[in-house]
Amino acid sequence: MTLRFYDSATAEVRDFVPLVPGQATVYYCGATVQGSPHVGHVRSAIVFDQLTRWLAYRGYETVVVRNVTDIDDKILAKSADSFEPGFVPEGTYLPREQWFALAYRYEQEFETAYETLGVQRPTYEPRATGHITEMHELIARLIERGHAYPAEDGSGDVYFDVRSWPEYGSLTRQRIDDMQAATDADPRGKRDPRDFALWKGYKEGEPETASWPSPWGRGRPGWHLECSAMATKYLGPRFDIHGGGLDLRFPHHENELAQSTAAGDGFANFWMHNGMVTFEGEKMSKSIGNVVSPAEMLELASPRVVRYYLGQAHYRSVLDYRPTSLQEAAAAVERIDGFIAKAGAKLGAAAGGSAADDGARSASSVRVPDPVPAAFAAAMDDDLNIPQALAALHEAVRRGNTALAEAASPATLATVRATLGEVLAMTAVLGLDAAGGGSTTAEDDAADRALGVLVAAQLEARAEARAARDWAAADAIRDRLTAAGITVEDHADGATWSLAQPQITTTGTGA
RNA sequence: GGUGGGGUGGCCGAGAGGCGAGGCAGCGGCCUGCAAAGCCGUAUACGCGGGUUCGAAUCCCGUCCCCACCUCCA
Repeated sequence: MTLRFYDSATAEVRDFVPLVPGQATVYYCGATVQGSPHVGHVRSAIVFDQLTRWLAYRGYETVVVRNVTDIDDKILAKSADSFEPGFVPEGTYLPREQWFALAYRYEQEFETAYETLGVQRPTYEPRATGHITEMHELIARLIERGHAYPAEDGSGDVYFDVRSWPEYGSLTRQRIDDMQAATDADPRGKRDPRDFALWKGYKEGEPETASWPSPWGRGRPGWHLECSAMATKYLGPRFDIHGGGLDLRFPHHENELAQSTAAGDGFANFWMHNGMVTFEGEKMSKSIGNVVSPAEMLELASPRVVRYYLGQAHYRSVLDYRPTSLQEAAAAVERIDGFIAKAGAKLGAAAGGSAADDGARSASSVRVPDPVPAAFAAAMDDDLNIPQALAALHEAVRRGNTALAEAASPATLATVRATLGEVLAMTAVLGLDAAGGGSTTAEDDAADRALGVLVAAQLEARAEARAARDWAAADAIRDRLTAAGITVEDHADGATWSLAQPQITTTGTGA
């Protein structure tokens, strides 16, 4: 089966045919770093991370570019606010913070969130402020072709002329005349209220650091332009996939498409948009104040669980967050991890290893990429049908558990080994393995070893008590371990233990 | 007003003309000294009203409701 994706521009699922055989070039919109990330931003990154991983699994040499828009009206406004005499810091904002410092600080917050949740780093992550020259070149081309003009009011702004481009609106299939006029539309020097700024002339009072010389006077870039300039610089005038959140479709992506194609570039072959994250049915957004930050979710569940939760729905669906969401995700992840741990222990024991943990470790460090099951692959090929792919994953876990329950024989061990390989391959493609960073310190390792020895001693004592049919003593030991957050499971060939997942009890939004 | 996306069993969430995806929760059973975990089994599900068809959650007509975008937004 061939890879197929839903293309927002044509509103249909189409076969993915890369422009260059064997290669895939992807640009997806990252953050405008004007504040802390919320889980909606991270969902988007996870979606395109899944796409990237799948393209790579399918053998494409992928080049992924994700922008950082580090200058815009809001960044400047937030910074300006912070210097006001009566400024009271709100949320994560700080007093007296220069715009570039603010942008950089939030950029790093985004990076941390991406890193923790296992979003692979893009091939390159360009910043808008580093591409002013490229933007100037693009503006010049547009003016030359009659699709942009310097403002007629002497403001130093340069606008894109939407009426000069008959295809304007094609991405969202809207006609200019049907568009509702913005309530705060400031006509200024525009020929049409829908014309948008490519370049914004410097205004008195703005920081000089936020302005650059240009053929049209000092100023700064308008929103939209940076993506066109950077996508074409790093991926070429024509590339395979452009992605981003559904709310970026208009005006951001529409404007990108207009300015790039009007300048003569082919631009994106596919447009892919991920659905929004809602909070109990309402779109999560800063203006409503119902945002949940990655940090808040990570207080409630492990990175692996958060990654699973944010990545479990079909990417085009709305993902609704409610208090029980993470609990359900945690149960599913525990089921998967339970199998991985038990299968690893079984194989480790069969291979002559002693500690169950060693088995699990060696199993998870298997680096030879096993193939994923056909059903999983077919689901992913079909417009990244993650929910169906997860069904294949759970089906494999069940198969593996069944084999684990059978008496150890070469045949069942082979089944366990094969199934474990499949499960690990699937979790790797889903990016679950990467979540959490996995950076343990030597101190952690020492603590792990110490804990292992102590628990092993307890389990040994319990085994003796059980052998003597002293159930009270055996249960007392188990109760003590349970109280310490250690779950004990008995099996035919002995007991195993694991650290219980932290209980998810909080239900607040933290908005 | 324009443009899109939806309404699926207690919950989440796929599917898109014909074996009731999958997960969570529940119930029954197996396993267990008891548990836990696991396995097996278990549901007159497809907003409403018509129609097409041998057969519709899936197609057609009508109708109600929800959401997103058209302003900054992942």
